[in-house]
Amino acid sequence: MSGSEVQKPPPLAKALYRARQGDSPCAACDVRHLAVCSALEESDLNELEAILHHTQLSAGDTLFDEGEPSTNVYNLTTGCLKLYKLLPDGRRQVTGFLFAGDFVGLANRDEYIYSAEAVSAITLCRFEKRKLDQLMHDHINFERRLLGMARFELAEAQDQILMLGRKTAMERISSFILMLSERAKRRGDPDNPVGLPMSRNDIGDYLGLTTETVSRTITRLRKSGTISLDTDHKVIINDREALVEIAEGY
Amino acid sequence: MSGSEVQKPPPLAKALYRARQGDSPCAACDVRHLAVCSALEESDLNELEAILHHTQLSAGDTLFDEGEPSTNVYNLTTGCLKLYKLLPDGRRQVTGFLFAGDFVGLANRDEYIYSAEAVSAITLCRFEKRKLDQLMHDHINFERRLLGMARFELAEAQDQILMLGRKTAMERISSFILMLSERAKRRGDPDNPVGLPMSRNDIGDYLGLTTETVSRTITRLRKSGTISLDTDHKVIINDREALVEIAEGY
DNA sequence: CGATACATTGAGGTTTATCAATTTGTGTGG
DNA sequence: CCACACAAATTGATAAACCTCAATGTATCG
Repeated sequence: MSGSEVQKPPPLAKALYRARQGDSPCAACDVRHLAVCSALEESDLNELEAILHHTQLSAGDTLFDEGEPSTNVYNLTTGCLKLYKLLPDGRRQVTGFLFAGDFVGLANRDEYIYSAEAVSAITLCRFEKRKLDQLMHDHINFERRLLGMARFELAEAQDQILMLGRKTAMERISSFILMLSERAKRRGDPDNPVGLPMSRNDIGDYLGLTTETVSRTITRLRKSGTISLDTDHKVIINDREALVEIAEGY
Repeated sequence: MSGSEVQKPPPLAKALYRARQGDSPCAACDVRHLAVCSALEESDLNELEAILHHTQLSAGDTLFDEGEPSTNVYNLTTGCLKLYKLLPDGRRQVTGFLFAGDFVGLANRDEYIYSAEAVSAITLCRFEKRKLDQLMHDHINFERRLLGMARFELAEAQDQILMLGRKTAMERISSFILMLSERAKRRGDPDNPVGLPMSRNDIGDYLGLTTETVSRTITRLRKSGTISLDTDHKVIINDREALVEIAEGY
């Protein structure tokens, strides 16, 4: 369907860019155009910075657990974070994977309604909800931006529901690879060798399948030539058209 | 878990209430406290009324189809509406059932991302999106209300995703009955003999099951005494505790 | 380089889907 | 109000997709 690869600026350019920006870390943020922060004018960024704390976690670390009071919201700036819910007997449903630029907390009420765990090493901006609410109050664009994000996520949720309710294992895996590819592109990462930072088990818990079914299905896609594996966590899409057809149920 | 039954005002009281309200239909609207309209002051209601059109549909009528330009949004005031998406081979996923007070269109982009069809006879308030956006611009509370609704729906979508990804047929049916009961209560309808206006087929397409599995599962719940059927479309919950335990996966 | 977690592959079982028949419910016209 | 026709729901028998349990292979990280 596409094929053009938008590359992230290489480290050197990035450093120069940052250096040029003066003393506001937010102004130099790589993902500002993707994040909630894009709703604010350059001149209002200091207000945001005043209430923001940078945080980092290693792969496997827990950010918060379902049921905890949701005092903070976050904006992911690097890495991959997974959100999940558990049933009492241990069955797990991963409800989403988040990447750079994604906002964590829109769906949460007074308590977190899911747990969040780092898939890879991650960095995030943490905001106290209380303070952010206050700031939001004075910046209508910020609220508009959040409404826009919520509506977007709602539309994505519909697709996930269709997938879980009616798609076969083959269709789910194909949809998943394409989704990751499209999201990578959207945030300026390469969209063809597409990274799958999460484990097969995590993929299964996201797609409502077992690890084994995920593995077998990827093998089938590989043997058919539609995709190749560079490593277990890097997929080469050989025939995007075919993948789209499978994903959409033709 | 609960049991108290909040009854709708009977028709006579309703008529008197309406008569008392003067010349603003919105001010007398039964579901105003549930709908988006609750975001507006009494004094601003005329603005809303100026851009609103009342509509009604019979059971089975289509409100809009996936892919159409989404020029309107709606607020459902009576009856039940279903939203669904189709795969090319005809597999269908019902992504939601809407009742009085529910808003249609939050998730939609420039084109409707799902089709909408009346389950029962329905009445709705139609708004031209363009005009509503304009009005919204002047009424920050309206936007806040929409953001609140979107966040609420996002949280509900998480539960639906958990259900479709990880719950058994038995757990899905139990969750579904409880959800309908809770929503009925929330809008002031009886929460115990709980109405199921939709067909078994629709339920199946919502829960990612077939008609037959829905039917068999309801039969099992009936034979175990947990529920009874008044008619096919009215369920009596005999043991709510048990139903909750099943629904939550114990 | 070895230990450990992760991924793949295989054999067999379970749940739910599919196909088919029957019963029940609903709405319409006589 | 009843009889009929049609749609919806139920029930049964069989099949398929995916899960479970188990073994083997392969990255990854001290």
